[in-house]
Amino acid sequence: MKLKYNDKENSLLDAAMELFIRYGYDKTTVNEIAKKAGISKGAVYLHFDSKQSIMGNLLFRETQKYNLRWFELIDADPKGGLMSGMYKNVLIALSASPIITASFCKDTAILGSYLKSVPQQGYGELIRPDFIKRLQDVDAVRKDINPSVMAHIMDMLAFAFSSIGDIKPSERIPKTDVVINAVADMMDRAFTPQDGGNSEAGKRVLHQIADEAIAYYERLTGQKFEKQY
Amino acid sequence: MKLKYNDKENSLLDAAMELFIRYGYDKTTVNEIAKKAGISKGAVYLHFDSKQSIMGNLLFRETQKYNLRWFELIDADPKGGLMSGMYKNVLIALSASPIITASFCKDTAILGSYLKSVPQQGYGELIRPDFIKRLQDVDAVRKDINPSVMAHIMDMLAFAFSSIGDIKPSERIPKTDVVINAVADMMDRAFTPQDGGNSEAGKRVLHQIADEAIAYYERLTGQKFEKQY
DNA sequence: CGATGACCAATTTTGCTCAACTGGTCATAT
DNA sequence: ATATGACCAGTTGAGCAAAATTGGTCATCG
Repeated sequence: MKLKYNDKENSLLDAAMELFIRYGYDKTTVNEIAKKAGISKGAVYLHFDSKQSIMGNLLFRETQKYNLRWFELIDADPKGGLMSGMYKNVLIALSASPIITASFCKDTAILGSYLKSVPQQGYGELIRPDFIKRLQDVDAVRKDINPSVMAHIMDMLAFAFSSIGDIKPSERIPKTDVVINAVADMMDRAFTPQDGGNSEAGKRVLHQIADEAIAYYERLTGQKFEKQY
Repeated sequence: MKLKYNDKENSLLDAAMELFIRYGYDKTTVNEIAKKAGISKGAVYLHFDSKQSIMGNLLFRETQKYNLRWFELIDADPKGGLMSGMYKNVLIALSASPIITASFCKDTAILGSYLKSVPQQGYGELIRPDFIKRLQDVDAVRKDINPSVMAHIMDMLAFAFSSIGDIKPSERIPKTDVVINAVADMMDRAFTPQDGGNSEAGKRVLHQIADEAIAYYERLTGQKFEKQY
């Protein structure tokens, strides 16, 4: 796991992502990834230990991107510090990243045997209860709501948002942005404090947590964090 | 499809339900159903045309039961006429019926090839937009919300409520009744009119719709409706 | 009569082989 | 130092035939 991958690694991960999403992990061969990235199969193993590790690093890199995108969406959103804004942007960032969506939903068609080899990859959780707790502490979220349960409901909504297509024909599903706004609206009514909530304080909490996370990963990887898109 | 099945038919459907839920449609044989119901395979075909028709009639019967259960839960619930009460009881009735849950979620492990033979079985919809519209008309639900989108969000929540176990380990899922109450609470805050909403009027709408539905099915089947549990 | 279970055609499963492919390695080349 | 692709052992999967099972029927029974 790295905070910064070099060009060759990035093009390998790009190629892998495209193929994994299109054909799934199992139907994609290391050779195809190598070819698509314009190098030989042997060279792949100079950068990654195994096929598994390609997927692992891909998910790690894309999670970084996802978090960064989310972070910037929130910063740019006036309601970004409230639960509704946080969550709305979770859904927006999620819809922009099929691989993160697949990982969150444990989509077997895409993740295939990778799921079996790395079983406890994430817990199907997008927003952590302790994060909600900190938002409550600064009046960005109602205090009379159980953070764990709230987090769970959000996981439910995100999961359904991504997977409802499995049970409902697409012509009966409202447009993505309409659904996102309606969900955000519902959250606003249900979770924002009566006085309107302190969005700026919420953003500050997020900044703190982001800084902590960056420090943690810099210590872990021994690399300096740097924005990447 | 019948509104009232005789004893033998009911015990066949009971046996089928137990086996379908335990082993799935494909892994359950007509012979097993017959044996479990205490009759021979040949006799099954005196009551039902085919295996498909067993599942079809089972779903029809269980849908009736589900609707009746839902209806009575709502009648007994002070908030039953509001969106929150309606929906809370949808989730309660749903958790009481694995086969209805499987049908709603298009669970291939249980429905198996039945899904392919009867493709457009339901639309993954539990509450219809026009029902919400009628609730709005009598002030049981806020009027500034799009009924179609609201219905869709409810489908999402019900789907996630039933399927979240696929992506989240059970020890990280709050207790069922806690989740149900939290969802109902959220709906209350988001969808109940400011003045508290007219729950009794909501119930009256439901009664009307129930009467219409009963009349429709009595005309369709030529049978008289009768409560069955 | 309603009910049975032997029976049937059709499908599915099983056990098997063999060729192709796969992830990963490494001697070799650049 | 970096990259290649032939190579290897292990796995997958297409193909096939035999065997078993299936949903559904019907002559027969009580």
